[in-house]
Amino acid sequence: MTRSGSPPGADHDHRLCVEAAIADAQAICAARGGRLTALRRRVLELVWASHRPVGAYAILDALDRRGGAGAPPTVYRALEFLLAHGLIHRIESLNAYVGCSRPGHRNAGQFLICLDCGNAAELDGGSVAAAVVAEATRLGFAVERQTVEVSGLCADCTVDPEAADVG
Amino acid sequence: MTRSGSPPGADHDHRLCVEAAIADAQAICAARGGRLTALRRRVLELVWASHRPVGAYAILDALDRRGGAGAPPTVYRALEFLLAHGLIHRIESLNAYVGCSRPGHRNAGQFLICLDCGNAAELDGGSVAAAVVAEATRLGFAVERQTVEVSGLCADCTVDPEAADVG
DNA sequence: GCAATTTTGTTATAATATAACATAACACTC
DNA sequence: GAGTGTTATGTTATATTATAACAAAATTGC
Repeated sequence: MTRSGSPPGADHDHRLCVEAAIADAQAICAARGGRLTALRRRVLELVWASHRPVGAYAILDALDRRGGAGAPPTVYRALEFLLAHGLIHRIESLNAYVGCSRPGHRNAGQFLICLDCGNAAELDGGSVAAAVVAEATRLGFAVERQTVEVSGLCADCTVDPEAADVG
Repeated sequence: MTRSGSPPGADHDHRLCVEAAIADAQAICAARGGRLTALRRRVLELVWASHRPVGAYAILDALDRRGGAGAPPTVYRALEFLLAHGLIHRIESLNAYVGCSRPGHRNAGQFLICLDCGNAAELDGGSVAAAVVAEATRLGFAVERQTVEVSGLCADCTVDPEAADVG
């Protein structure tokens, strides 16, 4: 995921993604009085280890290997904090978590999830959200939250299904 | 849920919903060579017991009370069959299942889920799906499947939050 | 009726998530 | 900088959702 919100792409320097995510997180926490503790930061880094949504127990295992803490609540609480501050998203259809590519931009949480490489790209265009609100409003429904998860094949994997296992 | 695909409404005769769902299921299974066994039919009826998405284990409990079968795979297999034939949908954000209001119409599975009464109304308008495809295509993404789950307050619950516990 | 296929039963277990309470770290005041 | 309230983390146990693997039974088609 480049910072622009476009799909990850097979060739980007992923360290920049992680660095930017951490910097954003620090800024947002500082602004809002949240505490980005060492644990929360490590969990955020692990979520950002790739553009593929990652399960809570995979994070837990990774923490363990890095000498981290030991039990599910540790991870779930950190995830809860990161979700609450808009630093990550939960992918409902996968029971997994992915870094928010534009924290602080109040995006609706719409994702294109590639069935081949597993990467999840976050949409930031408003047209889908607008269509949802329009349709809902027509039926007298007041939208609170949208979950839009689209699976299919990303551009990289359509062109060349092998070029995709990007960090 | 009236058969038109509009939201349930607080006052409809829900028996008609169930009867229609069973009739549709019989027709679809007959046409496609699927076997709507007694078990599958009972599970379908239990999913249709209301317009609220229902969990697999709630169905299992209800089956037990009605002298039905005993273990999770029983229910999950029936749900799998019903999903495969488009007779029910899975609501990812709730890990629950709801009857398909228009089986056979290849709708994309878009839902308005009321946070107050819990009812899930299925959208059949194409505007949201079209917006999703347009946005995805712009990014070179080939859409396979959409999950659109919108939570908020339905018309009934916006007007009168008490009038809503409909079957 | 018999063989092939499909469905259901049964047991065990995997994967995801939270409750409840104890301890530790931090932050604020005096 | 000791005391105190608050927030965060550790720990144990358990709830919830889902599937694997194999056995038995029912159904279908001949």
